[in-house]
Amino acid sequence: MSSSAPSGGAGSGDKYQRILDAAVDVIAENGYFGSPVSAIAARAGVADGTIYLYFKSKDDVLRTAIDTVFDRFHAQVQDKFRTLTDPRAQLEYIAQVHLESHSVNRNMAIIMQTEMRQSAKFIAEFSHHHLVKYIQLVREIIRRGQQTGLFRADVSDGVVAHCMFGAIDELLSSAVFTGRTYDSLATATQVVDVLLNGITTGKRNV
Amino acid sequence: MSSSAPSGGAGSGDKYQRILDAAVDVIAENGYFGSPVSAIAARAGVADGTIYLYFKSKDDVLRTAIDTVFDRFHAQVQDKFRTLTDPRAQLEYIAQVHLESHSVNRNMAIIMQTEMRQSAKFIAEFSHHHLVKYIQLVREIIRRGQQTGLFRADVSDGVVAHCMFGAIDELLSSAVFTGRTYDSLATATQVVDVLLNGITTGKRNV
Amino acid sequence: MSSSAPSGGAGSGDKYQRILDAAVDVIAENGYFGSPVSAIAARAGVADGTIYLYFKSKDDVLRTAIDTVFDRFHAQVQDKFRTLTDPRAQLEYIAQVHLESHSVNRNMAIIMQTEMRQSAKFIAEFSHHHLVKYIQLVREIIRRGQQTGLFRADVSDGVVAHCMFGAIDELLSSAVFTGRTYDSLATATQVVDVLLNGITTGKRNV
Amino acid sequence: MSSSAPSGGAGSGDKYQRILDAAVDVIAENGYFGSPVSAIAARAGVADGTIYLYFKSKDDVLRTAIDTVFDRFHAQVQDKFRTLTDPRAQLEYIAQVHLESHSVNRNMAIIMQTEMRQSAKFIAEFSHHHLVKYIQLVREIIRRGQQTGLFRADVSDGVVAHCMFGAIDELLSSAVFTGRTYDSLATATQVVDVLLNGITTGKRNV
DNA sequence: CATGAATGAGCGTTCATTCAT
DNA sequence: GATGAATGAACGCTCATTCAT
Repeated sequence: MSSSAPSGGAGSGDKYQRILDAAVDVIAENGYFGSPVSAIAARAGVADGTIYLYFKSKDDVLRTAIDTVFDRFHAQVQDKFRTLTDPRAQLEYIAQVHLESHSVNRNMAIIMQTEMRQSAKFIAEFSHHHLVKYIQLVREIIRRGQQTGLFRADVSDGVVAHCMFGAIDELLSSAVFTGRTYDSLATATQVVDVLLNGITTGKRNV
Repeated sequence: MSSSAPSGGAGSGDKYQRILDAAVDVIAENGYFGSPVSAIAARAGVADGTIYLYFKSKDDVLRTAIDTVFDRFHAQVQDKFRTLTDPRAQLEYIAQVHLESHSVNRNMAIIMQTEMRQSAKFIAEFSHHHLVKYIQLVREIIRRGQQTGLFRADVSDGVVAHCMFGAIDELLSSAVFTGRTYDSLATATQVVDVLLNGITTGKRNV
Repeated sequence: MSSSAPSGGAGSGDKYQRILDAAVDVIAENGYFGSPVSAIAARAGVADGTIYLYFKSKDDVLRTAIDTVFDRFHAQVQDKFRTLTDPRAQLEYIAQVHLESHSVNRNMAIIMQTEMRQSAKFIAEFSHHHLVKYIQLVREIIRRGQQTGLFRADVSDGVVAHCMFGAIDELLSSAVFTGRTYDSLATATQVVDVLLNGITTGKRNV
Repeated sequence: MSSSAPSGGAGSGDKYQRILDAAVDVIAENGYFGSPVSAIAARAGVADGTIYLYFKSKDDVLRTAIDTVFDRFHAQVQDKFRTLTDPRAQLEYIAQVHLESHSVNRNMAIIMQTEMRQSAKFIAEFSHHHLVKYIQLVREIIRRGQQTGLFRADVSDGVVAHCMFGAIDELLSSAVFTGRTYDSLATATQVVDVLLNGITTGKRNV
């Protein structure tokens, strides 16, 4: 992790998290460039300078917040996949966790849909890294399904992985910006159903 | 439209478009916040102040550029659909035009993938409007396909529409960020194939 | 020169000089690090940002002010030396011009005695350059005097040059900081007299 | 002295000196304004706050360090002059000690040549006091030499004193800035030779 | 219409100093 | 005494916007 707390003390490490939370909230509301450090500090209830005791720069705060979410996501998935090995079930699990991020922390989800796609150099670079890791994860599942004959081998695993990520992300995005809510498990099931079976009528493999 | 060309004069209406083009190029290169109005003016070959004769603000320039693209897209689609009425063909056409935007104007595509997704506020107030219109378009096609029995009726048209938009947009996005290029017609065919038929092996409706 | 005026207009080029003068005055009074750009701008009667239309940075202002003085000094000396060729007379002329700088612009003289000796990287580098050029000038005069047998050859021209510069500079420095004033021609004559003839009693070459 | 050691305790009075030494080293390296108190504290191996137990302010640390050097210089000279009474020898001794300061503590010499000459205000109030004392010392020697007929009486003792101080200081300064080293005794001899005998050829008093 | 010099609010960041522990 | 986390004022600099020409 690229940031550091001044100490490991009991009641003080508190500020580190408060700053991260404040940053997510303020940035979700006003955008990265519309959020002065002073606003983040105020929301966190600390002085401006205090931010720099815990983070190297304004963008380090945002980066750290996003990194944390992705790290948790990958840890959670890795953990689950130790017992969940069916490719279809794995895809469904990923879809569900991805969609759940909305309810876990709506502001964080907003940031994922907005700031992470900014072209500002520092954001673009590390965002791309996270995305690639996610796509790799899905591609491997697809490939394994293709090898075992579960999935068609005549479509590119890359295209499918991007389709799946894009589909889920767009649903999430729409929910985030309209303020609508949904049942993430049910939606995940639907998305994966469409992905696996298509939308055309006719015989399908349930 | 929120901006106005001062007149239809010969060499002057020219500036309006030059500013828009310059803005797209400069912003695609450096991001909205990394692009001073002076840089856009320089690229357009006009004085800084001139921009304010044609647009209300820096924001207005970008907004107008984006509006224009969506207006063209919808006009183009509407025109085509007068003769192209098969839902599957219509979906394929939309996918293709969407994917083609990359080669039509790469910088504009970059902007769509990045600057259009600024802060939640901006999106809510402006960008989302365009996406909703796009989604509506697809939903109607889906619904018509469902009514004619061509598409399954047991999946939400909204979910399917978002899946399709998301899938295509993500492919486009990936191409934009990696700098890769692709055959938009072939890719469109693949995406729609996945969407229509799914990725599971078994009997399919070609 | 490392700075640029926005235009060559008549009444506007005025600001360039006003900023330089204000900077010299403010910095002489409070030191470079004790002089916010805003103070310089205020003294010059312009907005803070205006400074950056004429100079690249705060230190560019100081650098330019100092460069200008040295450029003038060398031009003046070079001009004079076309007709003044006697080494002793040349040394006396340099001493006099150097000492006169006090009355030409006291604040500039203060800056020479203070800011130019700061170790702050950007100052140190270009200050050293100017000093070296001055010393070279004197060394060459000394060397020529030694070759023609006018000056002793058993003392290093470098040591003598530094002695002369140091002696004059210290007199100037003292006058600047005590606020005392002096007759620069008379003082120059004295210094060069000491340098040429020493202070010991005994036969001297007048 | 404007600062105070908290006590004469064994391991603690130690910190006072460590802070002074650290300050000299760090400031010589990075300049006064490039040296945060935290950097000085780190170099001294104490906490930031500890500095304020021994000194009133950052400024006070530097001032104290400089004061100490001058106090030592005057004590050393005074001591020597009890047995060394010849004006020429005295001048030579002063020149030598002054020039030696380079090798005694190079970083302190750097500070004398740079940070000691801050803003006009600082100089006027603090540094100038030390220079005046030095100049007085030399003036008295010169005056005594003039009274005993050893030195010419037709040049101002003040001018000569400033010349001598300036000459030496400039040589030292040059050595500091170029990083060159020299034999301080030999150089002192040369400087005093020039001062006493001048550089013009002709009969001289050895 | 067009210009571009001028403005000044606003930004990210640093750092001397304080004070609860 | 000693610590170092916390403060917040202050800084250099940028840039969207205006307006006299």
